[in-house]
Amino acid sequence: MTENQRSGCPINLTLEVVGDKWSLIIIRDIIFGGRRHFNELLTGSEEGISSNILADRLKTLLAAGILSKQDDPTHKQKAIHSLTEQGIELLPVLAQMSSWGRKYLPVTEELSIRAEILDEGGPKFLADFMDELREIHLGAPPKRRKGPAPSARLRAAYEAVLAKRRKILPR
Amino acid sequence: MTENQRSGCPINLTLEVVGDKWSLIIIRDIIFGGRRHFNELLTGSEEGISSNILADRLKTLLAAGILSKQDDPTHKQKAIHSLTEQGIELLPVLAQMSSWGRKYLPVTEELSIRAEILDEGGPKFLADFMDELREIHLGAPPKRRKGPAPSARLRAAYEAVLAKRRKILPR
DNA sequence: CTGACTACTTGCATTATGCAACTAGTTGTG
DNA sequence: CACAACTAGTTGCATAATGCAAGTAGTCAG
Repeated sequence: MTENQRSGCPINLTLEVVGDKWSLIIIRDIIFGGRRHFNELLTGSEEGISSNILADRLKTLLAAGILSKQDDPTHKQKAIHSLTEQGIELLPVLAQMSSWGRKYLPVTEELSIRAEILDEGGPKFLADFMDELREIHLGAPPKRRKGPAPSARLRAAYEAVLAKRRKILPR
Repeated sequence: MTENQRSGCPINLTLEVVGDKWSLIIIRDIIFGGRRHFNELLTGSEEGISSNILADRLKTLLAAGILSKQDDPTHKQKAIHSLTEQGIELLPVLAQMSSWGRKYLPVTEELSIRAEILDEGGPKFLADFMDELREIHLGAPPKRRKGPAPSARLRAAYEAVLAKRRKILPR
């Protein structure tokens, strides 16, 4: 474990922490998928991370202060992974990547609906979503909200696309 | 060259294109460092990319439509690398990473001054900078601007930090 | 008490990255 | 014209990262 840092540039340092193919996928699944346990992260997403990589990345993200880990009181072997404030503030990065990917890459409809909601909601929606994440992950006091929570809005939009799809392509 | 795509999620697809330790460093150097030639990209930055990786990434970014390449009329062996609109629109992603890195990672002052300007300038500065990049890389007609160009403002701020540093630590 | 589930680890194959040296052609200098 | 320096790479080889399948020790529900 040698201490080799390439430079003190903020973009470079950020890339050294999350600049790989999996770290931000994990953060994405925690933020948008509500996953908190190892197994949920392992089996929940389409990309299919392998268990050794997941274990390694969780360790790295923990060490970097992006995640925290606590025992699940309901099960002695389960651990609950939470975002720290630092982790929650990766949401704008994800949102920008999401927006760019949606615009320029061959995304599928059901998976890009979240990108659409994020785009349309703008900074206000992003801020509301981060507040909700602070409630969920940091135990912050709930804020007054008009209408459904941001996560619920994302989920509802996703379900709507799936429902539409089932009508068009039944079974 | 097998066609293996992990998923149609915009975040995932974006990571498949620029989710490595070098691609965004190259884009950063083109955007903020004004580098256009192979050698400038090779030797210009602190991180020290090696020539085979640089060649490979330029090829990938070209294929992805993020960069374009044209002959340099002044030198038969030089090629000029330009950003496409798609590449220019990676600026908001870089800006978010920059902002996050500046807030949470051990950045150096002279390299984080750009992050500070970007943060303070907000979306307006970003939009202006993207317009300037369109002029430089796409030959877009110049827009009316009050005050110095965004790139000039960034450069000036960087020089100012360097000058201050030289006073404190002479020689 | 058994079978499924928990969060991992281990071993091995494949792929990506990093380093140094090399190359074919080009250009500026004397 | 001769030559050194510069152009954008390539090549070969070592090391590091990733991916896959299988295994593990402890836990829990029926």
